[in-house]
Amino acid sequence: MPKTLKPTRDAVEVLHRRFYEGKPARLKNLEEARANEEIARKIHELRAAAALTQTQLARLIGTTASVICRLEDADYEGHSLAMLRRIAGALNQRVEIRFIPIRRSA
Amino acid sequence: MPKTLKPTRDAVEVLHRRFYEGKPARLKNLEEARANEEIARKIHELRAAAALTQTQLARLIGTTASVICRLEDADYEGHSLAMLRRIAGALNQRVEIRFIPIRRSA
DNA sequence: CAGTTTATTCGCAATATTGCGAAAGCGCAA
DNA sequence: TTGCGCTTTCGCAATATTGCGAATAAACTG
Repeated sequence: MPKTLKPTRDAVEVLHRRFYEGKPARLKNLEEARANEEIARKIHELRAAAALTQTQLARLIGTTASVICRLEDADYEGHSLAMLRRIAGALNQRVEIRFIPIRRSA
Repeated sequence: MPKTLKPTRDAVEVLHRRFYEGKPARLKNLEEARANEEIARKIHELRAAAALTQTQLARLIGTTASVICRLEDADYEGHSLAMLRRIAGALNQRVEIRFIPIRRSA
């Protein structure tokens, strides 16, 4: 195989292996854990700011208190956009999503 | 029933009916449609900026091209936080989520 | 202390999202 | 035209999230 033929695919796979194997994978897990924790905290803060109980917020979005409690659990990993929007909507907020570049340590 | 007993629950339900019935409900759908469209566009832009094909990006996050295509479809309504993070991670980005107050028209 | 409200945890059914291949459409260059 | 790469669409199985009640814990009130 000539070394200049279709380098893109190989490069992509090399990038893939670099990113998902080794340290970055572990860092990624930590980042996600922090992100989930932050979402849980934001939901709790939003609800507290609105002076609502879990049961009341649950009614607003058509679910039950146990669901709200789960969302506010820092260890919960199942946050969905749909649920965040329901909560935001009930509390007169909107969910903004942004992709922000990560600077890799040189 | 005395009119001052447990007003909170009723108030919450009134708020609920006001918000989810009538105009706001329709507005909410429009807002969601726009939001989904925006997410689809962002994913496409991010992938284009990285000069990757759908198949290449799919490999990066361990899925197939048809899945990426679905995510970039403006009419797709199933966007999940998990998937956004996978894409962001593969492209050296992080997903930021913010709740932003909506000012209701007076 | 008892009584009340709120919050948490668990299990399982219902719903939603993802995974994946196959087929077809599209654009472009030979 | 054909071939090739890229994209789009479809259907269904696999996985993930949600819904919900019940039981318990925790916090607060009288």
